[in-house]
Amino acid sequence: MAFGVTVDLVVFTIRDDRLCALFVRRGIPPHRDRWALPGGFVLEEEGLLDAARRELADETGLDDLPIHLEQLATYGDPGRDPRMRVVSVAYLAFGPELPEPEAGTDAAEARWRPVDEMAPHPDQLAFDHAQILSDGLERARAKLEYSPLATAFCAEEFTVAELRHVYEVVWGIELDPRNFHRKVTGSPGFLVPTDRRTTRNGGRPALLYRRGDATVLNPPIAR
Amino acid sequence: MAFGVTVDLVVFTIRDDRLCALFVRRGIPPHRDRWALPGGFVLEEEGLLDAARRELADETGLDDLPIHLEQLATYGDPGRDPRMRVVSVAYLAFGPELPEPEAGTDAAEARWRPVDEMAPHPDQLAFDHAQILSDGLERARAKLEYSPLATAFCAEEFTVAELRHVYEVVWGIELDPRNFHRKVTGSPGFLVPTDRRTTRNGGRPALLYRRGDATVLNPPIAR
DNA sequence: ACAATAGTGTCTCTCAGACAGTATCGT
DNA sequence: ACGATACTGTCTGAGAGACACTATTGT
Repeated sequence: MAFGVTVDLVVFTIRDDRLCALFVRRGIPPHRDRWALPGGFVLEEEGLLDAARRELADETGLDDLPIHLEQLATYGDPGRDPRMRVVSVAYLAFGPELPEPEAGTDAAEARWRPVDEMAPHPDQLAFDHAQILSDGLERARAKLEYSPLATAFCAEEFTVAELRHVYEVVWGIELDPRNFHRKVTGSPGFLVPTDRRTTRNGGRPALLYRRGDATVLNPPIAR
Repeated sequence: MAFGVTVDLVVFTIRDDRLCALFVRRGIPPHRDRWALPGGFVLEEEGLLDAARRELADETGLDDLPIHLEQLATYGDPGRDPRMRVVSVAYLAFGPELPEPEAGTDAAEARWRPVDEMAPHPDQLAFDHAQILSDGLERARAKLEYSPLATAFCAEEFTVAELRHVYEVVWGIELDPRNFHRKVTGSPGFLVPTDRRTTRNGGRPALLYRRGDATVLNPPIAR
């Protein structure tokens, strides 16, 4: 009845118009040289969320990232780790375009990889991490609809077009810019307009917004 | 780095027009004589879901219940159990009107209690079980909207009115019987009509339905 | 006959999607 | 001037809510 407890992280970001997740190449057995989700053991006096935060800071090399972290699910099949009985609490993280990660202590290599390159090849991933990735992806896609989660992929201040880009990349579809604009600006508490504009995407200057304090979108953003 | 791992269960059913959950009164310290969610330690070679099923069968005294079980969340704050470091994986269960439970092995008493009696008094519950109950309630209410979960509260065959009653009890509001009827019978894959009718609720005989194979309701049932 | 519940039809209002049209920048 | 993007207005069709109306039972 003594279990090891780990946290594993599905860290999503958007790079070059693609949804990417953070992976490490394992430097030690088991599954040596295969890709895995970043993670590690929970310490004796450490909460689960604290452990997730610590691992995230470790792997990205940055300390105070503007990152949304939430619990995804827990995986504990006997035999999922051949060394011992391990229960893994998976966390889901979202951030704006993040820097290339530093290689961690026991990882040979850490890199952003597009999820549409990894998800179709579950056998390239260590342990049950393909399942965790798949669950994380499904959760992320669903939460875009009814929560302001998409703003977690954006910088502090962002335009409506940048927000729309998040939806388009994560869902893999195109959205009508005009209807999208009406929908998100009309959703109470979703977006707070600033008094600044930007032309960084070309064309007419676009108003910059910040995330509002809404936790749920009503009505949802239809897919 | 050796953790105890338990499963805790939030088991919902509907009794006497009220949403009830299963509680046990603790017969041993800590939190002796307080109410707790049923649960127990995961065994050495046992999967998490298997452990939840086993505990559920234990506590209800029945073996092959028509019960929906899904993982809720995992709770692992240091100090949540004063005896040792314990990580608890909570599961959410739903069943039709279930029999009064047998007292389990190490529980002094097991009973159905209406959640609106328990939720407002978090201090009457052991450990962090008030939080778990609250999370389970929120999840259940949300899932009624967009999943066929409500059918898990009904018997194998049920009427539209019985299904509506589930929504009304869990959400604590009244719904228009006519619009509800149109909505659920028009939701593809939600309900499969049988060729039988019942008058058990009085009035004109109502057609009996079974759950369909839909896993998601589109459009959702509005609250 | 009457009460009670099941189920259908209809109206109205709102909202989502399609898309025309206008505004304001860089080049 | 022209291309590009931002934003607004308008039309239409689908669906939600309100509620009248009909159907079929038990008493």
